[in-house]
Amino acid sequence: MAQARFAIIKRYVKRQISAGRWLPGKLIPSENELTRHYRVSRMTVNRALRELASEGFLHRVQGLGTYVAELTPVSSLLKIRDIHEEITERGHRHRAMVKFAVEEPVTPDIAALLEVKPESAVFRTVLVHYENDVPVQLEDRYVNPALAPDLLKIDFKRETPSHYLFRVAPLAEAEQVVESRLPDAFARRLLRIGPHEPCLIVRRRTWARGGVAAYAVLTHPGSRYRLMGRFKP
Amino acid sequence: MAQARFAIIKRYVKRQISAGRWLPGKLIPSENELTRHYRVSRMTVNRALRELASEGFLHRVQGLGTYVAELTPVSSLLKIRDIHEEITERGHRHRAMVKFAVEEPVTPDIAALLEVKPESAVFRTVLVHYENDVPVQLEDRYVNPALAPDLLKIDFKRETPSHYLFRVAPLAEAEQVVESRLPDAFARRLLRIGPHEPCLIVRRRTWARGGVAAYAVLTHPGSRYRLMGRFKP
DNA sequence: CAGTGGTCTAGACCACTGA
DNA sequence: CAGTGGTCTAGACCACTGA
Repeated sequence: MAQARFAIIKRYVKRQISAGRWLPGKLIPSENELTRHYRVSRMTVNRALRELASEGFLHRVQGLGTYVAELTPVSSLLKIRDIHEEITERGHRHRAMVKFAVEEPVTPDIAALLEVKPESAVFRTVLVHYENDVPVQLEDRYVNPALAPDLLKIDFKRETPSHYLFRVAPLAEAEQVVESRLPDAFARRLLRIGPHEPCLIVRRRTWARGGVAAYAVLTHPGSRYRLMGRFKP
Repeated sequence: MAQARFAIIKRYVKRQISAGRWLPGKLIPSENELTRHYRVSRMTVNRALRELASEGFLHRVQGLGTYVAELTPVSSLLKIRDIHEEITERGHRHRAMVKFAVEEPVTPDIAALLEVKPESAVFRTVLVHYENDVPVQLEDRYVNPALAPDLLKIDFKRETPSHYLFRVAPLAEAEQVVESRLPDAFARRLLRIGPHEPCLIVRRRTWARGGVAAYAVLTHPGSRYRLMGRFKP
């Protein structure tokens, strides 16, 4: 079997969504229309759409039709995932906007968190991550230069800081604190949200090669991001 | 439609697995056997088994047959803590206010989450937990009566529902989703917070003895609670 | 009412496995 | 070879929605 017909239809639908041609909430062609267009039986179209619905891409209502699902991203509480992977795995487009990528003198708070000397310099990167052009994460990251000396040479539009760190300083341990807060003016502007939109904030410290590699503050609009984990005690 | 036929077959297979009658690695009856036994068409059996395979319960090999999936170990990274312990461990006073503790007819959403029949009754407990007399958690919990029949006999001022469940139905697995939302009027009143105070909401399903034991929605004022985890990848 | 998705049937052809 | 699962067809009946 070269390619199953239901798989071809699934790929077509996912492509429309990830390319942004079909936006969340859009009513997509009915089973009958797709049946005619692809010259297959309705069961084949039905399987394609049913699977996409169970995978979270579509939302179906009997009597009404099939809609592109609203963004309800789910991330993992347990694993540290690269946001680029996470988004592309959902079949969506990821894009990063680099706000800063600089070397700067460390503040006392950050020096304590990174366990570096108070008079040293650290790398700081501030990026906004977009899912299908909707901002979903503001990443404010401080990196210990000793563990990733070439960080600022990276083109963050092509590789996220997190992915680069995975590569050069394999993760040994992580600690994260999750909380719910209103956004400050800076986050509001970059995430394009209102002053009363609650945000899910993850503060994460990561260890590599015996030292603290990075401290990141990740701010997500509450309506566009949630964390999920499944585990055994 | 009372119950779709493919759903009846799925439930039957899941029950064999969760009851331990079919162990991991076991070859289960073929599509043809199930077709004859349930007097349905092969497509219907196929859908049931295909969905169970995509949900991770089964493993199928063309030409050989369908097997019960091996247990995929999930590393224990996040713990589920009893809030009473958590608060007293910080040296603070814990107190619980019981708002409801009733048996009520299940809604379709909750029936699906607890995997019980749509017409059954479930236990529901709504409590507010206080840390030094400040409300820190609104707990809205639905419990499968089959797994904790005596739940409503407990005095929740002396033992939290969560602690009781640990005791009578040892936790096998858990799944949680964490998000940030504004509170509804009910939560606002019980937690004594304003309409713009973001809340950290944890939705948790727990499994015990092969079934879903409980579904809990835990709402915390963002300013009074946060989640923390430390783990290795 | 016409149109939607939800489900099911009774066949069919196929690739694959092990005997 | 007989038996397995993978896929597909061309119908069917149904519950549901909005006009």
